[in-house]
Amino acid sequence: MDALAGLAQANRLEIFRLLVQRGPGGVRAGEIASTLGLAPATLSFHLSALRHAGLIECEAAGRERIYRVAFEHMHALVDYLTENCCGGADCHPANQRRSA
Amino acid sequence: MDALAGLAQANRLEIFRLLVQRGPGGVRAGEIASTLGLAPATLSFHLSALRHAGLIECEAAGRERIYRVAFEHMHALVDYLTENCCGGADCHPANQRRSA
DNA sequence: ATTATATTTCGATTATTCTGGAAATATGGA
DNA sequence: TCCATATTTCCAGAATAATCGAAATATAAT
Repeated sequence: MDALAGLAQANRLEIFRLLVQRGPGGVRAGEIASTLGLAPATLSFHLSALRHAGLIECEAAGRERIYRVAFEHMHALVDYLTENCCGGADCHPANQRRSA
Repeated sequence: MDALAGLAQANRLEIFRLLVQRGPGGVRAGEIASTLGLAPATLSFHLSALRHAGLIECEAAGRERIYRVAFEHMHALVDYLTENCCGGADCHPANQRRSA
């Protein structure tokens, strides 16, 4: 639920998608701010929300901080949404698409 | 983004998950209200949000209304989250899990 | 037609979240 | 040490969202 709330805000969703697209290398906070045009305090607020939601991780590198997606958690979220779909039985065909 | 905002609220997430678990048969508004203990006006507010987000659909049946998950849209949302992951290249292993 | 049931809309209040300036913290370089 | 840069925390105001009583709407039953 925190994860969904994390992504429910336009700025946070943009941050998250930027990080998803950049992959494991991550992105510096400052670069996120300039890319998305956010004030430092505002960015920090949202990064904090995403971090508490478990959706992103942070690594210190000197005086910079590098943020990246927590990929495992991202997939857990995706699975959560379809959990116990249709009570497990006689499931709608569309829901078979992803079964492992 | 509307879809994520739709699921970002505790009551709405519970509604959605109830509908996911019940599957294509759907659930009457009144039953949702009594199951989750929501006032009629509050439930209606949230159902409306979920409907505008495209996450659920509504079918009239006499004076009752039956809500069900919009399964196609649910899957589109799930795909959206991982779209263009890692810029398409040198993707983190965890993201291969679901590739069709 | 009248009454009962199911649900939505309206409206006002309350609660929560977002925003960004300014100050604080932390690191690096001269 | 002193100054510059990167980021966060603090705080207060602004914006948005949630809640629910009451009224409205729609259908069904008698």
